[in-house]
Amino acid sequence: MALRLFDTYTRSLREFKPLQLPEVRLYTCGPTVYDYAHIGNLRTYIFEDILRRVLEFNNYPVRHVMNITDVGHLTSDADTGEDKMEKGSRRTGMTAWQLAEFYAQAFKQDLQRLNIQEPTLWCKATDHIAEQIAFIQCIEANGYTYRTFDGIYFDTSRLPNYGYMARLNIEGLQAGARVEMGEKRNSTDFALWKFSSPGERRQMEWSSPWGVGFPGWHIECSTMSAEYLGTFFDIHCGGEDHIAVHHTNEIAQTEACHGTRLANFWMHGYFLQLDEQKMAKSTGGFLRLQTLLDRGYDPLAYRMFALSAHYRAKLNFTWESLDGAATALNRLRTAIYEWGSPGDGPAGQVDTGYAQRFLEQVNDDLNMPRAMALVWDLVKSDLAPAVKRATVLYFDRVLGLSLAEWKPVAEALPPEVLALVSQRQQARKEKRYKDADALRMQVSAAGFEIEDTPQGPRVHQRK
RNA sequence: GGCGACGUGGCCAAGUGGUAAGGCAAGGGUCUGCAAAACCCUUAUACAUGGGUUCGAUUCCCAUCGUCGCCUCCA
Repeated sequence: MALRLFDTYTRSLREFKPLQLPEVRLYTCGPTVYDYAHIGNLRTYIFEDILRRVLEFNNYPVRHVMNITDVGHLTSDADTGEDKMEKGSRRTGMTAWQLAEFYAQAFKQDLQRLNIQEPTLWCKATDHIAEQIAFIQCIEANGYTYRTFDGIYFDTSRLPNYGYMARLNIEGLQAGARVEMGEKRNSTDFALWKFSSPGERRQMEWSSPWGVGFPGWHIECSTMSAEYLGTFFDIHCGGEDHIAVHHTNEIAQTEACHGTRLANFWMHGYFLQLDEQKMAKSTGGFLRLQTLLDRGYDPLAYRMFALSAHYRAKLNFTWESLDGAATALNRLRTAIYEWGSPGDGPAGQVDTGYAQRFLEQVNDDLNMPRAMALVWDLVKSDLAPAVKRATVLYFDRVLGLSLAEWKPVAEALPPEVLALVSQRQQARKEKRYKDADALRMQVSAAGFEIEDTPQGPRVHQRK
């Protein structure tokens, strides 16, 4: 079963073939670390994680590089825009460098909680300033740059193919007249190097052949991907919002310097929406993974939720649907746990029929909704429990739900709750059911639920 | 203004030129002192609207309405 992936560049499904084994080379655009990631951001990283796992499921070793954008960029294209890192620095009292480190760590913690595999290599923009300068010099030597009062710009009119991937209608963009031009020659031109403003004291600035300043946003990805993966590698990923600007400009830079379109496949994850709206701080809806945890959700319930939609379709977040994912995940975990109980005989073999169908679904442009439907089909099948268990755990290499590790946890209970529970047991034993019910109410008021099982009462914190 | 996407039962969401996966919710049952959990069963005249093409459209085309995204830092 061939692996087929949707390539934004050609706007078509293409069979994936590695350019150069032994490794598949994958670059995924990472976060700008001036604030926490929200669950919309994280949806894209889950998509990329699934992609990587599917590649590995197809027995391709993957060299995966992710950048961390820790250089401050302007909040708008206008010269007056504020720098996000500098702004964040003022907001938090940390230096820009501390700020970057802090949010990078928070980001990595989110990935870990979601079972997202770490990239083979992390790279930071500020660790590659010299390389970025060299890259800009390469573009400059080939005649694609010009200088304005505030920076070195890329002249997009020199590139006949500019904007191909995004299918940009350049004239239409100009008709919009919503772009601050400054001294730019074309509305689509963008900064390669920005000068520090006269008199401004930036925390992050470097000297360059053109003057003191900092690199433009797009250059870091072209530079670092070339550095670690070569100038034409297998797959480059990011969010759908990157198609029109960021990735378009990465391609332009790389074409200007190396003559390649950077990656053989361009793949984009679509947005999570909150009440049919884009999730962004500016519109008020900003849910962090931690927000979900604070509400008592398992982080993997969010991963389960993300698996319910295709990566190339918008996904609408509601608490009701997250509840559904959480319930479904727990049912799946419980089933698998019970299939693995001692006394079920020898470890099962993976069922080849289901394995084949699963491969077909994930290889069909990562159709996780279909793959999950197959999982439920398997769960309800008549196969031996040990076989079901082995098969689902085999699928979990792609799903990443840590199904093998899960087991019911005994929660630590406050002593007073414990006392109430044991009093209730006593009351039940003596058939004083009214008292027992009253005690249940008290426990409930303390935020805990009692479940009576043949092994005795099980108490857990109410979500 | 330009470009693009989407509109499937209460919620989330697949999919196909021959009337539609899956999960959750809901209803009933088993179990339970009562519950919960679990398990079993069941349900719903669900494919935005109006045209067109076709033997036949939810699936193709056009229009309308609605929603959303990108064009500016953005997953």
